[in-house]
Amino acid sequence: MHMGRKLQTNPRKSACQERSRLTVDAILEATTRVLIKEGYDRASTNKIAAVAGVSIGSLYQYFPSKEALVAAVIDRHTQEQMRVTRNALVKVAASPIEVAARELVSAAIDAHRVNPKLHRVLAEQIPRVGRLQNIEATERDAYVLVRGYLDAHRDEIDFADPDVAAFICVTAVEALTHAAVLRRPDILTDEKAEKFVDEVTDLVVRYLRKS
Amino acid sequence: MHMGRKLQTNPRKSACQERSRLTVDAILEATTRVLIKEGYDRASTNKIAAVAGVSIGSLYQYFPSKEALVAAVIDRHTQEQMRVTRNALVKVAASPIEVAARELVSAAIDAHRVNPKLHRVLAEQIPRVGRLQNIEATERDAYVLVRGYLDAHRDEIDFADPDVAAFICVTAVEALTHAAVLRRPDILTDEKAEKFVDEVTDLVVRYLRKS
DNA sequence: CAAAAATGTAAGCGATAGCTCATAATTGTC
DNA sequence: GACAATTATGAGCTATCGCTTACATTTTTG
Repeated sequence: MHMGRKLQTNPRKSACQERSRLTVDAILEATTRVLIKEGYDRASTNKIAAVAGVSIGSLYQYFPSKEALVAAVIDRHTQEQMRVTRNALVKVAASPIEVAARELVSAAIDAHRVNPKLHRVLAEQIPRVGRLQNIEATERDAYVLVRGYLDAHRDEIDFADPDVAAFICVTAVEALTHAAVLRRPDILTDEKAEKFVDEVTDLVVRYLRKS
Repeated sequence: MHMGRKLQTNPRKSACQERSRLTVDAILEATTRVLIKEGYDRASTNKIAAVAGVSIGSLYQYFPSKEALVAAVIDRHTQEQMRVTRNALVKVAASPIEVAARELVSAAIDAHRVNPKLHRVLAEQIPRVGRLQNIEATERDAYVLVRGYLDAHRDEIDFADPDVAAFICVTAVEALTHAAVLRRPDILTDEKAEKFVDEVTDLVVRYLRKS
């Protein structure tokens, strides 16, 4: 029975016995592993079920489509990432920008270090169609939080459009940490990482600070 | 299961008669159009051939695989983009950073405005093809050029590691222009665009300049 | 324990994708 | 005009994919 070509990303049924919770966990675990190893295109639902040690039917009992399955993995990952960022922002809500920026840049790097291989696949390979736009949503969340901080610290800041300023800071820091973690690990070795944090912090602070 | 798929992205044969050059052009044209309209997954080689008004066999005479076909489109596009950037850099080679930065930020925006819809598809959906190589290579080219500029203007610059500085500038400007063009067109309206260029220029100049 | 509900299984369907190949049409050479 | 390259054609092969469905097993309920 097909209900049109509707994009259905909600779980088909929720696991209410312990047994099925284990099944769902195994499926998500396997999806993550297969995505990392094979990439999105080659990660077939049959293969994922096999890796999970579960029949293909069970997979489709909990996830109505491949997209829904991947969306669940994305959700898991982005929530973990957002947790890191949000914590950092709360922690520095009252700190001056010099301190806050440094802390947030560190947090951004940490956030990107939560399963970086998965992060790479999600960021680079997942088609941005349908419900799979959650990754951009995370960035938007971060953007709102940062804008709140900037509004609260207006007096320390060389006042431009706070909207544009928040956009610039979030986009720049996100891109820099992303690129550093995924493409320039040489910049983030133990002895160099701090230097990198210094530089990115400097970028943001000099841009924002009255001078 | 056999997964011995070879990554072959070189043209199968080169067009040496005028007739076949037209065919190749039509195929590339059609690929671009179909990619924009349908995205990578739904852009089937059969459909592309049909749109090009060419048989599927002809397509495979010049491109050994779908990946090779898309790679050719990527090449075309990135070359066009690099041309814009390189021109700008040559133009400001002798200018102080205030002037140079502004020009380069403008150039970056222009480069992203070369067929932005295609750029979006390539940036968002294509990384699974050819492993990002071509697009990352472009960024690496830009990075080398900028590093050359920074080396030549060492005396104007608050000296940090020039390698890291170039990485930060290129990554930040690329990400900001990319995000602005694709996700915040409201920031680039005729009356606001200049303000955005000012801001990004400021970001870079304040970061680099002795102060 | 028996009936009902929840969970699990896997063969296989329908669709479509990328791609091949035998063949035909066109062009270049003499 | 004859003959060989070159270029173009498209029916159809093979493979795989996402997903359904008919059925088996386990757990809960009463």
